[in-house]
Amino acid sequence: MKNDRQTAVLQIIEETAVETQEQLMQLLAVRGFACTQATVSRDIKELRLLKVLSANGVYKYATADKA
Amino acid sequence: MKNDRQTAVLQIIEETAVETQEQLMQLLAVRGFACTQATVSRDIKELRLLKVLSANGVYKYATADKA
DNA sequence: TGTGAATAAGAATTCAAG
DNA sequence: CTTGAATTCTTATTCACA
Repeated sequence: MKNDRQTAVLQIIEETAVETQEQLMQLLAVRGFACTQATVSRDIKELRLLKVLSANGVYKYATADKA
Repeated sequence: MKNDRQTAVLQIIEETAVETQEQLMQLLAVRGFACTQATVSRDIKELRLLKVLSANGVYKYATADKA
């Protein structure tokens, strides 16, 4: 279900420095939410996630309030 | 000069809803800062700008504090 | 160090279709 | 309304060079 997957997305980016949607897709698969990059892109849009430059100079996804 | 151009970038995204680096490149050109997309990408990285989902559902660049 | 040209890499959207 | 496959679009990076 979409809602569960999006909740998982939020948990994942909290725990892990996710650099790409590909990576996020794989981490979702591990948790049992197999989907494609297109879906990840849509989830990110709906969740209004941002790709921010982290402290070590690498891009990673984050919630707006944490950016 | 890089600094002037980056200052212009900040002004531009303040005034205009810039959706892509291509668009930003063109707006910079108008102000006399001709450069390529590669340079715009680097400026955005250095300025730590974010591509956020605006109120009307369109992506646009913004500063971290405004996101 | 800063940049452009070209390319690779990444992400958004289109186009069915369930 | 949600998704995947394919595509298009966008952006980051590489590589050469001033």
